[in-house]
Amino acid sequence: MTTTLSKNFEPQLIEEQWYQHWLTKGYFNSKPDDRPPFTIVIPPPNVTGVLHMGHTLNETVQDVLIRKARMSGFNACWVPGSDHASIATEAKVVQMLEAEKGILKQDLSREDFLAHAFEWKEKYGGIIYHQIKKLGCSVDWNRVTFTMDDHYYHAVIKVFIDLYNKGLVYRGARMINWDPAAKTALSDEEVEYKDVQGTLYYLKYRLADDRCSLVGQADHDQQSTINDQQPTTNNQPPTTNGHQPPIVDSQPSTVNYIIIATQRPETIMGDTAVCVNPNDERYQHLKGKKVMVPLVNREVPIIFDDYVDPAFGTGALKVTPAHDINDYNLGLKHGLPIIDTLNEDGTLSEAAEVFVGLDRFEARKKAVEQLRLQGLLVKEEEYTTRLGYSQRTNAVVEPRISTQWFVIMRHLANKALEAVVTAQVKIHPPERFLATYKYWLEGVKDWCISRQLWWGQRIPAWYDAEGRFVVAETEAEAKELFKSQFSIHNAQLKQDEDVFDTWFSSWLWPIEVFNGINEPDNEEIKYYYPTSVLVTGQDIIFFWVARMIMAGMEYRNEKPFEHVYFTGMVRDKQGRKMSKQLGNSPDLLKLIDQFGADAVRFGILISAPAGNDLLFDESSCEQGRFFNNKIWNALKLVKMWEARVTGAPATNESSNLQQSTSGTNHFAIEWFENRLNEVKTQVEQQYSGFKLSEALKTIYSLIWDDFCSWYLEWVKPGFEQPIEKEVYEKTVYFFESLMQLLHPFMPFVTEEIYHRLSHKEDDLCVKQFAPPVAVQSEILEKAELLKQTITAIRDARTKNNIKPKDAIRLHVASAAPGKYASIQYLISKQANTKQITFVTSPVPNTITVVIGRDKLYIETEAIFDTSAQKGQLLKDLEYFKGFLISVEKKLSNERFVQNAKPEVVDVERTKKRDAEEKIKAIEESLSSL
RNA sequence: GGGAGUUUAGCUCAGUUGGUUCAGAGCAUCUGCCUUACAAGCAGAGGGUCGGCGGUUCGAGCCCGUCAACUCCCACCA
Repeated sequence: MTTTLSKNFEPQLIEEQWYQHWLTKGYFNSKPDDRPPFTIVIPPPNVTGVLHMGHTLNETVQDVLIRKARMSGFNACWVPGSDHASIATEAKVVQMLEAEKGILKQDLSREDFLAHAFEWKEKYGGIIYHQIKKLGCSVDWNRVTFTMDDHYYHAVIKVFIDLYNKGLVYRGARMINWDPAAKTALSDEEVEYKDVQGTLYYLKYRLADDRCSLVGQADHDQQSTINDQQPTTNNQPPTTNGHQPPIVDSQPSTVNYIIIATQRPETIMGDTAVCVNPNDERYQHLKGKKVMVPLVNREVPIIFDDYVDPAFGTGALKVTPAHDINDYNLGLKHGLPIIDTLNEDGTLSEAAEVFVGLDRFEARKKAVEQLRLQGLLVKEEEYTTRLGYSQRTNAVVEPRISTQWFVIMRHLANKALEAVVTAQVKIHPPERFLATYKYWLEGVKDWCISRQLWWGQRIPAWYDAEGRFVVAETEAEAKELFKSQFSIHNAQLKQDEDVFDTWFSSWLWPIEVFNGINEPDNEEIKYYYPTSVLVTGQDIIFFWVARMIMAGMEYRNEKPFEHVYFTGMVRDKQGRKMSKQLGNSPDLLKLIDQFGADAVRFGILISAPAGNDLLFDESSCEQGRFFNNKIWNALKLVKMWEARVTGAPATNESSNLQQSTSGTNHFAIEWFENRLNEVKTQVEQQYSGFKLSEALKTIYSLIWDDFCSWYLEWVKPGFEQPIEKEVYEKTVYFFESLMQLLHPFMPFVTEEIYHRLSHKEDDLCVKQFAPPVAVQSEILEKAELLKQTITAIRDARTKNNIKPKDAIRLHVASAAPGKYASIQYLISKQANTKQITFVTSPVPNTITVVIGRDKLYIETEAIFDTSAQKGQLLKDLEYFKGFLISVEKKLSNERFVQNAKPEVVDVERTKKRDAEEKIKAIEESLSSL
């Protein structure tokens, strides 16, 4: 290959080409075979989404792991796919239909809507896959799975029916989280709580006249109660007309009212009681009394319950069982009626009697206004509260009583808990997440899985006109069940309109991508399951990770993955969450265009400490690009030598360097070989601890500092001088090894350089790592010394402005061979001298520690001119007594551990001649290097 | 209210059982250099009481106590 190399590395020219090459060769495709599997299932991104930096980090981490495994002899299988993301996608499609085609969802039939949704999915679903390719991810494209694929759809239905038959699923009216924007129920996990500034309104509720209470009683009979367990939308007949005359408190001095505090005056129409603490002295006289609900002038009882905190507000609480979980519970306890005053979309319902049709927040304003007019608003107070927001639509969530499907979690949670506690599933990093994981599972509540949407797996429940239902996959089966269960023949059945929560399909992901639900004994699931590692963000630990473990334990009786590796959240430079609104989330494709995929991978990984949030800045991608270029330039250097190689070819591959190789080069090669092996071992450890960013740093430094700055400089021949063949071949070999080490992180540039270094039949992508070689540490130490010497010479030259041709004599204080070298280093450092001393300085300041049978001797070669110097040295030695004890501990010499304190026996004055002899010896040993 | 985490150079972070390598790395800054692979580079420099205080120890960035600041998760106080 004699083409001239471009000045700088140009990733755009090669990335596409290599990715195609790898695909053509089928390197990423996996089938069960004799090798051990290494499996990763991608956390499926939303089908119509785009990859943000969080995905980029996750996919890069996964690709590094999978490529490493592929190069280490595993049958690496990375399954790609996407999630139908029920609520998010449906919201997008609804929005698109309205904006682009002027179609409203309610004007469409279910089938037509789904047709539009699939069309949308076809149109935008490919973007993500394109991005994954651009990033260089080595996924098996034959295995793309979508959570609404036929087999997947079927699996979800099958699991639901199975859970139902096991009694782990039920249908019932409960208080759930309602998203008024999407008009669907949500699970607890889909609600995000935020602190917001609200207002606490203090309102007067007038006491009802005793004589009126009978009237109130009559009203109650018309209202449903909680015990009916029915959805209660719009079934309250209006009791009184909505127009109220203003009530003037004519006797402020006498207590004919009770003041309650509320943040939600618009819900008072749903009040069915006022509650106070039974021990609250202030309200003892109210036992058995009733109050009038303002605005609607309805009579409700005063109830007494410990739940109320007398210290909060006025110690009196209005009870609105339909719109607050606490009130709901109170209502249950006291048998209160429920008046649901809200519609699905968050407007006020007929049951509210007033403000009907107004949005809840508008109604609040109106209510406050009215109450103020009527003199019932006592005061307003700023108040910080937590409001629940829908994760997907960001609408304020309404607690609402509604009939939904639920999964009973306790049984599943126990198994999932055990899987992690017994470390069948290993979490990285563990400390942080183990506690939250356990806590959540221990307190987990039933999971609301039905959604009032169309995009998703439709719930296979079938109802007859009487409201009886069965659970079955097909209508025919359902009819059979009606026959057997209710003895009804040819029932007219209607299928449930709702679909499942997205996570009710995602939780099967590691199983169903291998078709393991439908065919539990197929070859693939048996081979690939459990998967090796799951890489995901810590934000979906409950949504997804915990539930996958549940499903895995329930349906395979086996954990779904060996390891879970949690990546942190990607934030911008200022530490803000990446978001569209802020516009601080970079476009992945633009980044890749700008820096190249390798550089982007480098950039995101280098700044990603395990499990911690990372602050992403484009400058780290730039650093990656510089790195690419550095490697490219090293390639240019080595290619320049190619034509100048001299000497006979090596007799065989494994032969060591021939005699002809000069001493320095020989040493450099020996050193780098050891350094390479050292780093390989180190990186291996970092991989197993999932410390990828550290591993990358290690390799980065090996390439830049050790290879480019030291090794290449050492073996570099003079300008246009020949290079020894052995040196050249070794250099190419090192370069290739480095590319192999780096390949999982930066696949494109490494593959390119691998092929440019010499003609290859194979590809780096699948080149297997050689088994590790033991490191000869003494060579590394020797090299350190040499490097220090060279640095010292360089320093001396710079500082003293000495030209290269001028001779300079140096003395390097000898590090005594073996284990005491470092002790010497420390002591000399503390004594405020440098290890490297010029001959011109009077004496070498080295101290030797000799460990005798049961004593420590400390020797020095220093010659003292004054007693002050000696005193200083003695002081230093004293300082190190304790230190020496621990050295002994490290050498596991128990004698000294027990006897604790060694003594400085003597500090001898050595002969100057001896010192000079030592210097000579050192200089000789150096020149022989 | 409960729990967890973080705090080391201007920024982002390493720092294994306390003791060699303990005050580090990479960016950023500054100063020299277009030296023959590389200015997307090279050679240097400055910069930190390791959040505060106290304790244990011969010795603390590391262990203990305490305080402070920040972050996250969980929880039904209107």
